[in-house]
Amino acid sequence: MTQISASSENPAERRSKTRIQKENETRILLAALEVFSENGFRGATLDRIAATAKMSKPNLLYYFKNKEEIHVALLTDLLDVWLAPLREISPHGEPADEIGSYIRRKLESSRQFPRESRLFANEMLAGAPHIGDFLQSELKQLVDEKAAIFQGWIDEGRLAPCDPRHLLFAIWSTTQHYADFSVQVRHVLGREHDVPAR
Amino acid sequence: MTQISASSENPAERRSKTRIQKENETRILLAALEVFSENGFRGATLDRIAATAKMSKPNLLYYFKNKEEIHVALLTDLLDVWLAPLREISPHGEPADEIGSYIRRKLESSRQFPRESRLFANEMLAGAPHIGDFLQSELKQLVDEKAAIFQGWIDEGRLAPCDPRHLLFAIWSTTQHYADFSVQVRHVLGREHDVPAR
DNA sequence: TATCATTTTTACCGTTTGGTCAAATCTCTT
DNA sequence: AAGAGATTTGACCAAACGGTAAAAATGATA
Repeated sequence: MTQISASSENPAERRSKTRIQKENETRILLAALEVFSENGFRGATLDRIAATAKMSKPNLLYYFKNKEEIHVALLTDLLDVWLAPLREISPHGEPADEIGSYIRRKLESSRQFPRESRLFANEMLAGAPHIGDFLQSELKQLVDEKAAIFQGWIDEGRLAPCDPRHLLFAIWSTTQHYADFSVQVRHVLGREHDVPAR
Repeated sequence: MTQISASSENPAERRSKTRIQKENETRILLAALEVFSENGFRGATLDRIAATAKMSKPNLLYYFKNKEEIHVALLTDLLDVWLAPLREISPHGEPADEIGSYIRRKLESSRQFPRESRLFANEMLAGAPHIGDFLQSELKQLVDEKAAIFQGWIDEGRLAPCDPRHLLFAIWSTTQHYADFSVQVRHVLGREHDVPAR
């Protein structure tokens, strides 16, 4: 009797992934990131994702059971990356250092993952239909925690009084702006003010 | 001989608009703003716009010849509103006053027109296919002009040294954030930190 | 190299989408 | 109240869409 390698379901649910499976899943997710980040969930089509991944549509649907599953997979991957810089803020450092390096981490993250940033922005604009729960629970909790750190610093007179939450909003918006509105940034700056690639 | 009232073309091209025409066009644009701002151009459908406007689809297409024409009409209306606050910055005022009241105007504009802000954001995320030219010409020119004012103040020692263009980016992003990411803001703040409506 | 599981393709299907057309209805003016 | 023009509707169309089924091709393994 041969060993049953899976529950005969979706390949994603098989015990261990084959080489081809791993390759194709990353190819699909990369293509999907490209398409979803530009047009949002509703504006993206499986045909375009498949074409971008250089794969037939049925083949694509062999790896992900539908459009939503691809989108959720992308968002799930994204959220960890997205919050990593914030998680690192420590109550034990110097306020200026902690906040300064947080801003630098966040900016670097936007520079490195502009499509992920746009994917997130698209989800926000659409009203966060897929990650509303995450925002209300996990993100809120993390923000509450870090806001308390900021407030502690303010109470100790080590940080200028401000609303910690709105400070975070300001950091998020300015850093993400360069990814989300990169077209505008490029057009407005023009050739003269090009930022050299690093 | 009866007077020819138009070139028998699109009703929009008739010499003067009827009462019904004016009413329906605004109804359509309002509905389209709702739908486009949430889902972007590709994600929006004429059926949803028509339904939101409580109008049949063929009726809607009697007033606008296709989906793109509605979108362009919205963007055109938007751009004037969008730039108005920036245009008002004067080289003759005090730097702190000028910049301070500019920020206040921009913030008020985002508060008053959140859907317009999201419409614009969606167009940016999609790569500005419909207003790329505008960004490169009109907006760039306006920014160049105002950046020169800021630079003048810096040279006179009346404004802390900074890159004027990136200062504008920071103002744009922080003010628009509250409209574009309002879901996130609401969820993160939660009931406890609700901003009272004014 | 034969076998079996995995992967890919071909041919579809029902629905949604952007858009057209001609007929029917309504509105305004005379 | 009639006529002309403006508006609305219903019936329709081709293409795009998300997704399925089954056969064909490929890959791994013994």
